[in-house]
Order: sequence, then structure tokens, then C-alpha cells
Amino acid sequence: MRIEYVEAVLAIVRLVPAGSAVSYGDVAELLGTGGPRQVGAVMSHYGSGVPWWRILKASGQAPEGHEAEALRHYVREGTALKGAYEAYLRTGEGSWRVDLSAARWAPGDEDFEQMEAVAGELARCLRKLSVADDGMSA
DNA sequence: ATTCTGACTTGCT
DNA sequence: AAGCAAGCCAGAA
Repeated sequence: MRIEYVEAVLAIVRLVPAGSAVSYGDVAELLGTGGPRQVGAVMSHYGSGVPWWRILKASGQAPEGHEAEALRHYVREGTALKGAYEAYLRTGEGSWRVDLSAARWAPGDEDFEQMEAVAGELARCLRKLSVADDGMSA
């Protein structure tokens, strides 16, 4: 995992406002590089410093192993939820999910600008690196 | 080079 | 709703 890629992912995550969320696949798409699993890998290893709970599975399920903490954030931020989350808060039992159809982040014009800047910079770095690789193999 | 693994997704049961 | 298989992208062994 290139450090440039990690930084790009984290930059996108920081743009997601409280109360909303996007899927790993969404981030990958915005980035234009890699896939959902790459984004997941970045969050797994480097996500502790950003609002990681705003990035989740396309199904709306919180990241494995962090459901309880994520739910606290959702409730505090007023993120749209569906299912028996209240019961989960009390007993730790029951299934619930983020209602992505309602909470999914809709980037504004300024957001697009920043994302484009991030994606562009990443693309530039990766292009440079691939050129270097070609040089090595030749 | 090959195989395994994973904070993923989608489609099918 | 829940489980499963396949597809997917990359890093690690």
C-alpha cells in the first residue's frame, strides 16, 4: 500500500461530514484507484486518526469488530439508522444498520473540488511511480 | 511464481 | 434476513 494512497483515502474520509456516511466502494470510486478492499485495508491499518465510523460496508453494517463504538457515534451524530439499534445499545443484542439510502454523503461543489485535487495528486504520484517501475524493468 | 488473506461487493438461495 | 460463492485488488508469505 503506497503511502500516497493511504493519505488520499484519509483525506477523502475527513471530507465526510458528521451524520452522513459512505461505503468503502464509494471511496474507492471517488479516488478512481484501487477497489473497496484497498480502502478497507487502509482504514484497518491507518484509520484510527479519522472519523472511521463514517466509512462502512455497502450494506450499511459497521466495520467488523467496531459495531458498538460506531453505534455510539451514529447516535450522537444523528446518523440515519434502521433496525433494533436501541436494543443493541442496551443489551448488545440485535441487528441494526446505517440507513445508507438516507445517510449517504452527497458531496457539494467544494467537496468535489477537494476530492478532485486529492485524486489528481494521487494519480500524478502513481503515474510517476509506474514510470519509475518501467525504467527499472527495462 | 503461487497461494493465502482481508474493516469489500454483488448476485443468488 | 442470513449465508454462500465468485469477482475483485493488493500486500504478505
